[in-house]
Amino acid sequence: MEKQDLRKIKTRRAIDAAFTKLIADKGFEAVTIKDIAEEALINRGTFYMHYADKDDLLDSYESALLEGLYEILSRSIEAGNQTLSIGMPRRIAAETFNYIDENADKIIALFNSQGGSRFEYKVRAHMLDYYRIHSRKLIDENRMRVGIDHLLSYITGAHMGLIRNWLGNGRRETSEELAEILETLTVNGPFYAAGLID
Amino acid sequence: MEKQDLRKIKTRRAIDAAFTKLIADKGFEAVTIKDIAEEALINRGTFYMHYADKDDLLDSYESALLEGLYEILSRSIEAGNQTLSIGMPRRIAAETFNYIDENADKIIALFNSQGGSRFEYKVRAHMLDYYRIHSRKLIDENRMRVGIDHLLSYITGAHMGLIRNWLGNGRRETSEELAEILETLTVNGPFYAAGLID
DNA sequence: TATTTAATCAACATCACGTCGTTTATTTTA
DNA sequence: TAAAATAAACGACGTGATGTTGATTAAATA
Repeated sequence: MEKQDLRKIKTRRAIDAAFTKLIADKGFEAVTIKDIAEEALINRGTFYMHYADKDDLLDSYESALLEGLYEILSRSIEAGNQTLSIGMPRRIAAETFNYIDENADKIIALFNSQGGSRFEYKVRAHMLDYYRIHSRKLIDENRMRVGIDHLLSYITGAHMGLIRNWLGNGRRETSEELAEILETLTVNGPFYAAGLID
Repeated sequence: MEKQDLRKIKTRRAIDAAFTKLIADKGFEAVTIKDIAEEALINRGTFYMHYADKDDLLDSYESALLEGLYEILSRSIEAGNQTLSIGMPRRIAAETFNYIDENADKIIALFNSQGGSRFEYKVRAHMLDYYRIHSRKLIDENRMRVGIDHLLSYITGAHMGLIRNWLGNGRRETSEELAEILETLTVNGPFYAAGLID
């Protein structure tokens, strides 16, 4: 890691803080560079010394968070043994939820940027990739009752929905509780979880 | 229905066509009023005689499509008997998918407006409302194994994911086939659908 | 302390926005 | 068919955000 000028670090932090606040207030689209500069107490021109534009700034946010997610997944996979133990997905889920919880302010800001968010899209794509790769090891294609794409898009969407709800409701459950809920829904299915079948 | 000036109809159609094309090309956010005017071969000022701004135009799109969805749901519910017949949700799903299929060009344009889309957000909210109301009739709260919010957000996200995937892959399955897939996944659960349990 | 380097400041051209008043063309109605 | 109504075109305007540039000031590093 290279040595960084203190001023650089300071303004970068100021920009980040301002951006997080503003994006939470009025959504990504509505935030202007001028807003950020004013909130961060820097000159507008200074912004352009650090980021090319608004999207570039958002990219840096997203990249950092996605990298964090990647790291958790690879760590979890290395730690667990490679065969499908019933507890493994649940442990991975719990660790992921922990990470989300720790970075909740930024993630919520990104999620809520004017309704649907492009960050959510990227996270979903990330999850989809991950599941696509690892499902090969676990699933026997001949035994599948629906196509792999249908399965993965269903699961991915479901998980995103659960997380979105969790974030939107103040994260009342612990990561472990949420992981258990997710397991019930995914392993036994929504109908079972609803008590409609036994 | 009031008599409409032909000129009014004509330019409205031109705006709509231009908008659909442009939104598919570069996404909602990137489209400017100037773009629309040029594509529609109208004066820029004329646009403002019909819509207040870009969002207003998008709203009109969304409203029309959402109204269509509402109609299907209410029609389906009236037609079927009120008790939970096992075939009813599947029939409703198939009819919904039919509607989506018929309006696919517009819906795809709205879904793909720069990654995550606000239209998707509205559709999800619409689904959530619907499920919340009708789940009360079907589900015995005492028998539930997860909270209602978790269940509904999971299901809603899952359905959206499946539909998104279907739209993104050229709608290879018929509405009936997709409804069957959805049923398998939701009633028996993703693990069963993946062949991991029997 | 001297030298780099970041940040400030002011100014600039560009572009999309939304609005307005006027003129032209088309549709409706009387 | 002529007159009245209305939609669209046209051109111009002020506004506000954008991204850039050059000169100056301030701070950090070696």
